[in-house]
Amino acid sequence: MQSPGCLMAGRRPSLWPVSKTPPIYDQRYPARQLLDVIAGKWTPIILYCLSGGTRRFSELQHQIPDISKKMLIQVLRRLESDGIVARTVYPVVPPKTEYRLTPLGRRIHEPVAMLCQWAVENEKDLKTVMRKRGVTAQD
Amino acid sequence: MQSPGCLMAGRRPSLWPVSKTPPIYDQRYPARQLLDVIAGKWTPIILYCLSGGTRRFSELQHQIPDISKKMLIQVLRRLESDGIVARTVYPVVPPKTEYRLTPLGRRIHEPVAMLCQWAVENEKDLKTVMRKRGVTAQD
DNA sequence: ATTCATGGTTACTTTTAGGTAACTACTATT
DNA sequence: AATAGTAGTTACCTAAAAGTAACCATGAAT
Repeated sequence: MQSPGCLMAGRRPSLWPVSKTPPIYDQRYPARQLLDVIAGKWTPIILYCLSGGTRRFSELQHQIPDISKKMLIQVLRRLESDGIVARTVYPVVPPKTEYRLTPLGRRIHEPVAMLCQWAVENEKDLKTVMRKRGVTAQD
Repeated sequence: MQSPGCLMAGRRPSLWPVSKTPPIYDQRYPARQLLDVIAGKWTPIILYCLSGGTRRFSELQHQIPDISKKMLIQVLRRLESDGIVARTVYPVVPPKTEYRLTPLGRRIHEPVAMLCQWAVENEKDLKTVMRKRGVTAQD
């Protein structure tokens, strides 16, 4: 997989890396855009949880115990404004809010799932890298 | 693709998200490890360039014109210490240094290539997201 | 004598991501 | 009367990532 189209926008598939003045590296590169959307510390795990179906705020909090309220809501709000997550508020008391993936969200979850699958299948390679970084995966 | 094994280490494939005390979100999740390695702003494009073969420092600089020397060398050094990139210095003057992917680096490039492929095939979905973010991909 | 290209290094600043803790409002339960 | 659970908000702080600009040594070409 080596075609120049991979990292760059489809508009100039033959200009780079061949061109003498390659296009500027910016947010037009699809792979960069994708990573900008999914690469946050909590984003993949939240997408993963929601890929299992609709979840209440507190359910997500319990499934991801290390996340703070602030980060959970911050990521959810960003995903919502990205059109990836839909939020439904039930006007009851105590409050009840549900989050679920939109159709677009389900598409965005695809590459996350691919990444997960590759990562599990190639855990040894990842462990090699982590070991070189001094991340001891004891326990 | 919904098995709990995807985001978490293979050791506890059935404990989460079923368990009442799910494992702590940390660097043991393979997908997280993978993203920690490939998700930097410049890392994917550098891996992509090197996937095309051995490159001199200046070649990389010209292929990625927006990157600063500092960032290029910083990422290359990190990839080198991760065992993903190999560096060969020729003791000539002017200096000549070559960078290439190691076998491990070629493996790590696989998911990057997958991401790239998905991103190009689903550019419309990505554009939808970027538009909602106000990133106008004019030109 | 000066400039260019090579492959860097260094110090400093800005920007972004992420984390902590306290606070809100409402109701039910003890 | 105090506490817990719900879904948040707010102000503040730290750490990491990224960017800027100047500097270095060398030798060849001008």
